[in-house]
Amino acid sequence: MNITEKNNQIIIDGIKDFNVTHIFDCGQCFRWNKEDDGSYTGVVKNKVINVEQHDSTVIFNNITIDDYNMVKEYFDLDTDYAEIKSNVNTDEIMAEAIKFGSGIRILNQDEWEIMISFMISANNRIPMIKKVIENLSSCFGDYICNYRGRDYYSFPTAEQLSVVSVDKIQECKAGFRSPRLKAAAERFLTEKNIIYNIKNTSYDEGLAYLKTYSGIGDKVANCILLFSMKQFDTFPVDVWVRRVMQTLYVDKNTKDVDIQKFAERKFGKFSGYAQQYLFYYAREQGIGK
DNA sequence: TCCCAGGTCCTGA
DNA sequence: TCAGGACATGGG
Repeated sequence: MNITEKNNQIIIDGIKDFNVTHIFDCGQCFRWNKEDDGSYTGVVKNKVINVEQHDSTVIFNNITIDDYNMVKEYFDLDTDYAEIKSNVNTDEIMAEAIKFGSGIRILNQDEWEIMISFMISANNRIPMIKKVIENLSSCFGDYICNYRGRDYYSFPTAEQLSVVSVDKIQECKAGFRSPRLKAAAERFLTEKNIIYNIKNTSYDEGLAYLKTYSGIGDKVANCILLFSMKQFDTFPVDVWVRRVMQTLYVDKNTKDVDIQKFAERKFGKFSGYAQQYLFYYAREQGIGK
């Protein structure tokens, strides 16, 4: 991997196991959008970043080399995905799923943003989840800049979200989840140290704590653990994963908890990665639909 | 019109 | 413990 800097961009040559479409369309993040030229633009913390890829060359636009550590952490560049794939590749189905989403990486996203984002995901569709998050950001977050003709805003902080009314949150189309979001914001203010420390605690402890929030059940808690707290031994089961598992691995009426147990026994500490390959494969191929 | 979406919560048995 | 319904919103 060779890293160079030009005017307001970081260029990485010889990158492996990295595909912008796989990364941004596999359902783990909601703030990245495809541009007409095939690149993706998104917001990370208070930066607007554009990512374009030409084979094994990836260009991060609108940031400088000072942000390289942030990019490296966010895009999980220090992790060896070849090793992950060889561990997850346990049968023909997984081989196919890995081939299909070969460039997936699990991003290291912010705990607070992921908590709120996946609370919004409950009984919702991905385009709608993205819309609600953009509404919340433009209404309550900070203006960052205009990039390629579009205005960008940071994800609202817990402070910002805690002081607005439930009605205002509902105006962002969060629906019945609105009071839960406000309550979570208020609670987060006094418990943020606990939340940011979950990545250092056990899976069981983190899961139990997260589920004490109204609006966070098993599925959402596991997504928060996987996508922002480095707990990779979890296998969140949603409608898509349920379908693909019931179609390809287990009996048709297997319950979600049992699907999760089955997968976590099968994939061990790589369960989260396996789940992402399967989710992307199932959703793009419409398996079980 | 009805059904459903990266579910969770509440209720009644 | 556990099935069943409610819940905002919008697209198909």
